[in-house]
Amino acid sequence: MLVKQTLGRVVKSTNMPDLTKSFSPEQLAKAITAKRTGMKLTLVNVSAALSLSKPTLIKIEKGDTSVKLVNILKVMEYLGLSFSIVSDELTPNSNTTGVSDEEWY
Amino acid sequence: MLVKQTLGRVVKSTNMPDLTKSFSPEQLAKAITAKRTGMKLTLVNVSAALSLSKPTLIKIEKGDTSVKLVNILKVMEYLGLSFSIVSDELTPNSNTTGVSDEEWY
DNA sequence: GTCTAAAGTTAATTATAGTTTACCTATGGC
DNA sequence: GCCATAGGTAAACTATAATTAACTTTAGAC
Repeated sequence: MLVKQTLGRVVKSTNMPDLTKSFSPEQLAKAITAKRTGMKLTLVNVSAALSLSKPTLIKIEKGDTSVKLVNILKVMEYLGLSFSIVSDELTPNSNTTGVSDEEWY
Repeated sequence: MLVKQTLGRVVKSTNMPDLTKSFSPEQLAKAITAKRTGMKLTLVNVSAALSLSKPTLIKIEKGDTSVKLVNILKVMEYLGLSFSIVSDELTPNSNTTGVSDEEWY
């Protein structure tokens, strides 16, 4: 997708995926790429900032799941992305007491 | 935490963490353990079902982030847990057109 | 107390993620 | 056309995650 910018220069859209859709590694990869490019950062920028190699960053942005969680989390935190955990089925228990009612899952 | 059950037997609570709190590896670990125990599954059950070794499962349930994403996702899917991706700052763009407005981040 | 089952640890080995360096495309500006 | 920059790939090497097997510990049932 092409988008017109301030000075008439044409660049690719950041193309952020729809984050309301259910999670997939591809969605995560797209969100990371979209955030990074939206912030005008290059792979080398991020690589240097996080001491992570470029090939690893590319694996992450390609949706390769054979990457250590810690490396994905580093990139996400740097870009201002985060996870939230969602438990299927009923009432995940907000757990103010520290105790679960059992069978909530 | 101790909880009284149907027949007066006392067991540990599943102790599901508060999923509305911001993500952390520890929260994920606790959610996985809570879900697994809530479903009355042992580590060996899960290990056998997913062809994943017990030491790896224990690392996951201890919040060790030096684990491959794919292995964490396997466990989560098996237990009925998932991620959603959260982008900080304004209006993550639901992107019905496939095009982002730029500067949404 | 014994017995059992599950959680957790340890050590040795294997598999593979990650790094480094170099190279190869695009693509845009000149 | 050339040049610079960013994305992407490949090969060799290093670091370390994952597996296997055996063992220890814990906790409940009896």
